[in-house]
Amino acid sequence: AGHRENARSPSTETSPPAQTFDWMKVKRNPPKTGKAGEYGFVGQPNTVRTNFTTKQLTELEKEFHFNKYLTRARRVEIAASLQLNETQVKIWFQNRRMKQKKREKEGLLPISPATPTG
Amino acid sequence: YDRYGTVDFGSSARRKNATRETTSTLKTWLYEHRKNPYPTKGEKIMLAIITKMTLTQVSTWFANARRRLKKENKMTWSPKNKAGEERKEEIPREEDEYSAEGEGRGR
DNA sequence: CCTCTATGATTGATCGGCCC
DNA sequence: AGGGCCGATCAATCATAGAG
Repeated sequence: AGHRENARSPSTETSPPAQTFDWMKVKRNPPKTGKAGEYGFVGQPNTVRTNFTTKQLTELEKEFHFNKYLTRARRVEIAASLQLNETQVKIWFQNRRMKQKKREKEGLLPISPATPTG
Repeated sequence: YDRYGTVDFGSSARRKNATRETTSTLKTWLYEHRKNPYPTKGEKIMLAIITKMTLTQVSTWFANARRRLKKENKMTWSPKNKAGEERKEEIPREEDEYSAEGEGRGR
């Protein structure tokens, strides 16, 4: 389960300082969470990770305890109330669920019972 | 620690660097799969057992390794071993075709 | 003991796949 | 056709273990 990148290019490099593989060239699109009217043009990617404030995180967590999943309406409310994008709220919940799942799993088998390896 | 909110986790959550044995195993795997250093879940589990790390730790290790390697754009760990350190880690030569094209970010 | 670097962990956000 | 979710990963950063 992963990415399957494959780029074929008959280019003629002269002196490669180091081997460069396709996976090293994978670049992601910059975040489009541009806060219009903050520091950048509307539509211009922010290129920077949003830093959620403590208040925003607190509210989001509170909401998360209430529901693990958001409805469209709720999402709109929260986004407006916290001055966030609907997408940001959605993604936050997405990540939150994954985080919880990970925590549960980690808290179940951090202790290696034994190594049945010969 | 809860994100950058002042560390006050007087508990057993402190990060512990991996041992040489551990890093050796992971580095070997990474180098041997340098063409596609993305272990499957099963492989991660295997590595986790071998290195006695958790699955998450293995994933994190690979993510960090790939990222830091990519940043340097190199696939060789200089023998940072201290003077008089074991110098095994024989790099398996395999001068196949390494892709090194110009670019192409049509976007 | 303190300074600086290597490295593990965290997290907002992206990518591809799947479902409805 | 489109939107949301999952799982994996990226990318930037934090915080600390360790080297000197």
